Amino acid sequence: CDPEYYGQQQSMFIDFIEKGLVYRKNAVVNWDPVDMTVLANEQVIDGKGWRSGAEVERRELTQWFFKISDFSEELLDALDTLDDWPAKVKLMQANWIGKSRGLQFAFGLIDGPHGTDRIEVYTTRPDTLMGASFVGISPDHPLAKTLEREREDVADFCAEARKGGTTEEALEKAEKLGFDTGLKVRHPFDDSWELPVYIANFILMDYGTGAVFGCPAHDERDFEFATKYELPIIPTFEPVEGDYPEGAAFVPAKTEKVNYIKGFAGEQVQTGEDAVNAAVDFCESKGIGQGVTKFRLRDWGLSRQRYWGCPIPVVHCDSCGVVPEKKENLPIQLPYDEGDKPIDFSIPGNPLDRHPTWRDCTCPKCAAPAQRETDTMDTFVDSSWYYARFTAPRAETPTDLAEAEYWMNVDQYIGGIEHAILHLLYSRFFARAMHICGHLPEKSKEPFNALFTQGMVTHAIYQTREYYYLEKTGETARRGDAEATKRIYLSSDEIETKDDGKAYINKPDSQLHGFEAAWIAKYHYPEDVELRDGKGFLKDGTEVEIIPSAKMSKSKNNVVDPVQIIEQYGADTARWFVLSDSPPERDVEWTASGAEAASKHLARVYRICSEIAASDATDNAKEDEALLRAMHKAIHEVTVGIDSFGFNTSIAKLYGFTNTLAKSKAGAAAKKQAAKVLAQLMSPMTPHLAEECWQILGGDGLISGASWPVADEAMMVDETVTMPIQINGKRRAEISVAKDMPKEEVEKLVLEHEAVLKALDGGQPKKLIVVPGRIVNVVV
RNA sequence: GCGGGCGUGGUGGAAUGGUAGACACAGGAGACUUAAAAUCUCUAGGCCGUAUAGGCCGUGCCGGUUCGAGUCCGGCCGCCCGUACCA
Repeated sequence: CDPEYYGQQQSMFIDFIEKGLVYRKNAVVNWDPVDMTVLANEQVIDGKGWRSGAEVERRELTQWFFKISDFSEELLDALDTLDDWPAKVKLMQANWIGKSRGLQFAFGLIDGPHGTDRIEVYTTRPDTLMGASFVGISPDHPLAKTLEREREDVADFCAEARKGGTTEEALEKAEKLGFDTGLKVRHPFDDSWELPVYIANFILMDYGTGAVFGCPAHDERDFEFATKYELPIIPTFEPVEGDYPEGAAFVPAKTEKVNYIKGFAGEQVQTGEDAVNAAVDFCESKGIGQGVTKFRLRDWGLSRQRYWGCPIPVVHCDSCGVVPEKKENLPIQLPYDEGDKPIDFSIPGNPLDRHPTWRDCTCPKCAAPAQRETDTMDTFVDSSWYYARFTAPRAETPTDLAEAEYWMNVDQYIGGIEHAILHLLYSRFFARAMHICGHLPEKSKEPFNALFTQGMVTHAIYQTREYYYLEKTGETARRGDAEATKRIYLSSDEIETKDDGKAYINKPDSQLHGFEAAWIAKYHYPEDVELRDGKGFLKDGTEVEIIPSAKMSKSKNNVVDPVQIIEQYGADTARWFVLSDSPPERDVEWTASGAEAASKHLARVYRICSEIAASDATDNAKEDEALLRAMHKAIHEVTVGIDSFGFNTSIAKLYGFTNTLAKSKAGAAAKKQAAKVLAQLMSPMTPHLAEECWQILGGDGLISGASWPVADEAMMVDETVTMPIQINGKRRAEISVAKDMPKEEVEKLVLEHEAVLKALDGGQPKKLIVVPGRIVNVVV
């Protein structure tokens, strides 16, 4: 909430308005009637969305949106330039942007209300048009809304369909509900072919045209729907080989060739891809529709009805409408507690909305009394450009172009995989938008040159439950009642947990009897929980539920800090231990066991270095060479590990090299050289210990200033190699040979080997595979 | 539901299609010590076996490709992340 940062963000927001990068529109949101807030992450129970014990509702609000969809194509294409990004992240983003080619066309509507004579649909499978069996429209489709106003049965259905969440997950998992409007459309290929029009809860108004045609034979969801409502299932193609699947939709990959039994364009046998293209061409030539490219990516809704966020710097004026604030009036700051008027978060709703004075202002255009926008920005906005602000944190403008030109781009960005889509896509959009407004150079349109996705650190969650129900507002009160806004907390003795795992209110004389009780979790800090026999207890003896492994989250109170290790063993041990434990891209369950052993190892390194520093052992040519060979191998392996974020394997190699050094009988000079290299290789992980060792070993200056050791290729090549001998793919013996021994000689040696002779039993091998320097496989 | 990922000993994990379990943790045995701490040495996937002889099994499950599969392909199961308002 730094006013300076928010001021610059607000200034950019005004730039964005000017460039058409942000706009206002109505949007359907999830409304939590208890907290009176918009929330998407509701719990899904019985296919409906629930939050705070109340069923969420859909509401339409006017909200601000960033025009990220204008950049769909560019954001998709530019993924190919991100060579140092993980392939999985690029794939996830590409799927999220969701480019599709399809056909947009209209079905003629028979006797539509108020002269509506067509329903525009979009399909990615126009090749299955001959398998159409119904037309489905979204409950938010204009036609549905028209019918809703006039017909009670439609209104009831739409109200039911709009219950539950608006999240993708909730919509997809919800039971597929349909309502036959009684209206009919004509098939574009055949005027006498009529199809029913359904309103269906799984069709999104936001994607395509909000209307689809259903082809149950080749779509799982349509199949389910058609089966439920007894609609025809008409196959349009079948497998080239094998049988048509029974009791299911036939949905082969688009790249697979199938036999079209109701084809109308292209070959009889062709891939789905070719058929789609042929169908689009055919329909265009007949004037039935147009081939169009669509994207799944939706505009980014940034409005939040919360206090903690960057205020959206616009003013609502009765005569001028929505007017951006003047830049000289920025930053628009949040109101703070004033004596007896604290900001009250205990009341549901947005504190800015009910603040007595904060909204009052004058119109920047006509100076008449006006009101501030009370929505604040999504905090994703804050995190979408901080890296750019870091290049000039005190600049009077959002960035200083010369500084940005010098410092950008981010060479190596590190973040959790959970940010693979939203944060990283928003940032990529934001950098482009900033470039358009002159705040970033051209080269920074892709702000992160390389990306590494860390795993998450997980830790058990300790929770107890608090139960509550909603206050009754009448005899028929039920959960989710719009007027029920106050919680009644119930103690655990009023609650009965039944076999179904749910809790019920146990009040025999109450009208609440038998109602399912909702509970909310109360989370406890790990330091407040004592573990005994795998169970957790609070100080007062209350047992807590343990959720074994979950992403660390401030709101779940399961964030732990390595501070205890640092206090007990020091920062070097903490770093060494954490890095050695597991590869950074993998999730890890946080545990401190093993920190003590790490500390002992570091003490051992110090001891070894001290002994070597004090040693005057004479040279021993053979031992010296062996040690130096091990040293060069260690340099190579540790360096490769560090360069590829494989710190755990680098540390494993360092353990091995330390053991070699400790056991070596080499002379003092060679050992000192090896020990100094050991210190250098350890210095990224244990900088303090490394400096100390470097100093006692007589290193020049600081180790951090010394140049990184370089492995000598010649010293890494062994004269002899051990090759395993496999017989039929199973290891049976091994031979030691000179590294450059010709294949023929190896074969000869292998065939003379005792184990091979035994396996051959006087016969000849069927096959003999020699991979030089690696392995031999004898097939008998 | 959809998109992406992961699954290897008691544990964390290692392994360009080429000796599965490197390196550690926890464990077991031993040395030093009056004792303890510290340190050092040895041991260890499972099963059969007196064996540091030999053999069989083994990387979630089923199948395939290959001389050879933890790794590649197909189908399942389980877990994790995301699913647009947690950020």
